[in-house]
Amino acid sequence: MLSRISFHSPRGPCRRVPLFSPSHIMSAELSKTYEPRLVQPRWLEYWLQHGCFDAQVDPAKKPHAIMIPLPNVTGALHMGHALNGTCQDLITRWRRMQGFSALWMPGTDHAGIATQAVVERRMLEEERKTRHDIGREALVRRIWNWKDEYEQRILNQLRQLGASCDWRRTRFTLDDICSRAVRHTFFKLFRDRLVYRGKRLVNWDTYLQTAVADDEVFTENVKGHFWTFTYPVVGTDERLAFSTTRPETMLGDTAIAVHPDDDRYRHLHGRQVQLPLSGRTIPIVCDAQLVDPALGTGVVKVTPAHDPNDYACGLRLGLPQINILNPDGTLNAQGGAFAGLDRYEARQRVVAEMERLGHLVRVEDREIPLAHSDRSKTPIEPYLSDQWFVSMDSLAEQALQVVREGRVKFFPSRYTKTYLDWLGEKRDWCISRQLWWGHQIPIWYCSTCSEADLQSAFANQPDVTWQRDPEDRGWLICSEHDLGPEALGAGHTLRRDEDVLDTWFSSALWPLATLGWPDEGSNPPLAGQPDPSGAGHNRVLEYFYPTSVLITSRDIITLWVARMVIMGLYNRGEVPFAHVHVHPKILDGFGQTMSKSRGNGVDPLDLVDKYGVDAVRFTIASLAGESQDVRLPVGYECPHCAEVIPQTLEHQKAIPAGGAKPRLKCPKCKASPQYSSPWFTPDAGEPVARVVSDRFEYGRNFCNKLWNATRFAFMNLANYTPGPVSPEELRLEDRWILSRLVATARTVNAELSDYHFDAATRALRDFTWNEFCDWYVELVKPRLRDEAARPAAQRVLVTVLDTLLRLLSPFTPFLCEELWAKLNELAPVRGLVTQRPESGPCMLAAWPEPVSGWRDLDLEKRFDRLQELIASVRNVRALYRIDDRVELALHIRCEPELAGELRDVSSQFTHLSRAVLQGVGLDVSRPGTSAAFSLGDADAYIPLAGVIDREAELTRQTKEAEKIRGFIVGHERKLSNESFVAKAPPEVVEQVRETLAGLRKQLQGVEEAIRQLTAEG
RNA sequence: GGGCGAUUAGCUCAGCUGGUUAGAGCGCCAUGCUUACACCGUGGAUGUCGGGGGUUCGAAUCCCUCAUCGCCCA
Repeated sequence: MLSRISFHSPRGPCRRVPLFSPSHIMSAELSKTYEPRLVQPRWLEYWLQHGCFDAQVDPAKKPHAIMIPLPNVTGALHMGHALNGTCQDLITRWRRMQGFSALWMPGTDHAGIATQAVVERRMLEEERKTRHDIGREALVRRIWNWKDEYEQRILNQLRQLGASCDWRRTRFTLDDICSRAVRHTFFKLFRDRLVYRGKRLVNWDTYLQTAVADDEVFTENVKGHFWTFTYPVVGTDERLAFSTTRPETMLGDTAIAVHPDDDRYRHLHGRQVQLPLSGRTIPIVCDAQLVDPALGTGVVKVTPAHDPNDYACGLRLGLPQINILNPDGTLNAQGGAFAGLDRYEARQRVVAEMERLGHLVRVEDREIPLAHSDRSKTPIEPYLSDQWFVSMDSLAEQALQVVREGRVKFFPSRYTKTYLDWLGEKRDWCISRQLWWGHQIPIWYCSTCSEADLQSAFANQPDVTWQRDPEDRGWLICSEHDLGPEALGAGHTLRRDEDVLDTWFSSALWPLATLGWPDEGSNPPLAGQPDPSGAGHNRVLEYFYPTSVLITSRDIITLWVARMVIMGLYNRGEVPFAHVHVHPKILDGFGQTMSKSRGNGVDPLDLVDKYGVDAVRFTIASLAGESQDVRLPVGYECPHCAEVIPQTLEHQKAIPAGGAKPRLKCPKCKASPQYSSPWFTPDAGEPVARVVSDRFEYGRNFCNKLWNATRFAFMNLANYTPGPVSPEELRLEDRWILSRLVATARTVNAELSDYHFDAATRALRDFTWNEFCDWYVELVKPRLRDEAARPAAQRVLVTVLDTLLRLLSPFTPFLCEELWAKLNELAPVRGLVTQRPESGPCMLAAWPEPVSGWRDLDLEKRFDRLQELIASVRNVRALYRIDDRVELALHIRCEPELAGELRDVSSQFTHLSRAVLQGVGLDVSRPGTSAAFSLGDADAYIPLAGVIDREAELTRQTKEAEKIRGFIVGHERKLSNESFVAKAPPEVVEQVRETLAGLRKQLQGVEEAIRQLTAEG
């Protein structure tokens, strides 16, 4: 197995080294437990100062790029972001060590409506002011201040988490670079007639007075009423009864609909009804889609301007649209007598009037699903208004195609369907928002000029273009640079569209804009300074685009991922990324999505403070598999007595609302501290109950374990010398740990390639804890005390540590860096195959390439048996409560070949289970009054005269025999099943036979022990 | 209404293309401060794999169905 490796030392055999230990020095250097807070700031500063995160265009390397799913500046990051960031950092650090030029691009999103809403809400709460009180300029200034604060906070959170972003390239969606991309894209779309302006029914937020997208709306059941009214049919005595939950919309009715096949109303087809409130007459129309004859009266009032279904019906039948609302939710002139009233006030008055006129049939209480704006939490009104749209037909088609062809791949693959289904609808994208914070739409209106005026003014400006308003209200002028009101001369006034673009419009350009697109002639700036190294090209864009993978959460596959693909293809003819990895979502202890708006977000820095970054990262990685959700119950740690108070929904919701900051009640020490919350900052000087969660002890314990194993190794590196190890010097445990190391490295690579962070983490933990610490370190201890055996043991130990630290570096970078630095001091030159000096930081060390010759499955199998034997001895010891200091004797009956092997490792029995191998071979017989166990190919006995409880041993053995018999019966049943033997693969059948044989032998051993125990009695 | 996912030990979760006795961490029980680690060691207990049907020699795993929960889209 080891033949492929050269073990010849260029300098001859290593000389023996005198025995002295610098362990006192080392133990003074490495504390007994890992103390992250002493380590973290130092390495973060080191990495930043040395530009370890910076990514350069390097033709000698392959590029690897990840664009951060830009966090929005509405609030600080929570654990969901931490998970997202950890995954990206893991991949980035892994690829970087593999030799890629790895770019992780950081930045934040202005999140138009969300940020404006947060600032407005805060202003209202604290100052009782609305945006209209302070005006556009003042509001925008306030929002910028908010942005500055939270952008810093967010970027700092990421930095503290060890995110290895190229911070010089940090972008913000409203900065100049991103704005340029937005302008250019809008201009192109306009020129290509892929954006258009039109009247559409939108979700209107009357509080914020803006349209909101479908995905910014949530539905909630509220208590409401279900009224039934009648309209008189013109020219008859009949009245048509219908029901509604929104009576005020009757003012905007333009038809009343029945099902074409409904015999009850067939005679009324073509007739009219008169609206009692306004006197208008409207037609009775037939619509099979809108009307379900089985529901209610089978009659539906149609209000195209205020209901999506009615709107669709109106379009089908060519009905007029009557808008009855003002933007603030009051009724406009169409409301007649009700004009100026708020819609809810109007509703009451309309009902009263209808009742007075004798048209109210009945009213029922009912739970009504009502759409609410996610931004203002107020009910949405469907509202007809002028909006800008992106025409999705051809754009979506291309974006569908690249996914169907596999040019963009989803991990896990099931999310492909989400993407394809949504995009397949090709619904036009409403991109205008009636907000003050965002990219103002680069459109100017002029209703007085002629095309000749436009031509003469803009003929030499290729970045200005114009079209006729489809509703013929003048000219629409699009420009990449700002136009003044008098750009057309004094005779005409240009008026700029006041609306801003949907946030996702700029987000869609993120992969391009961050790399400097549309500037193809120079590299994007670095840290605000021009980067002339492109020499006439944008080499950064050319090198890193398309990017490698997008790592994100499932809820924005449609909103963001699809739109990035569309824009990437449209602007550059190339997909923005090859892979999309969708990671799980972090839910709180109640199963709710962690979100900035819900207030259940846990600040990762709280947890970092308690457990350390590496522990948080490691734990998070262990949670990131292919599943959908991860539940994270948390508590608050009382700052006075450290009692953990589980988080309740009340804690999440509590806001100061201008009053006192909320407090906890500690059940143990009765203190009432303020606590960590996304809604408020605890008062200065107050002891704060930070968020804790025992799940992170998983990572903390792991870090401590690695720390201590390494610490142990360091304490035993006295007089370490580098050099090759001859095959003869490699012991069983060396070969075993090297074999396992190779297996682990392979697993980590494979799992990371599939974005299975949990599996990669598990492999590393299992190796580190259950193999390296529990077995290898224990087995190697005696050799480290033995002068002759020490050098080889040290070299293997150092090699394993070296590789392990590299493998773990992407997961627990701070810890590994610290240990790596110490390792570089103590064993600067290392390696079993070739000896190389190491000096740089661990995070830039080469990713381990496993030596495949080290893998030895047969040896691993033999080692398994050794472990099993030792475990069995320990079991006996525990069962009889035999003190660890008491030495046991071990007799093993087995074939000579195995006997030889066992003799070779006999010292390990002594060491690991304090059992001395006294006899081994075919001629071993069971000593009297002994405990016994069987491993199939070996029966082992431990004489326990004076200790053994015959009855207890008999009970144990009888139980054991029963268990084995159960398995035997199961296997026999299988083998006696003819179809199994005939149909199952031969190797499976053979496997069952072998196992059965083993079980039978084992049973024999146990039965023999029982017989003897019985005889002894 | 359509789609996706979940339901495995007290808790939080692994279990790939079906194949011996279903695992981990925490928690629990017992025990041990043996100079790497009590953020630890050693040993132990704990599951009709949501219910029901089917396919198969064989199902936690595949199919159908029901229930409960979550999310997305209408």
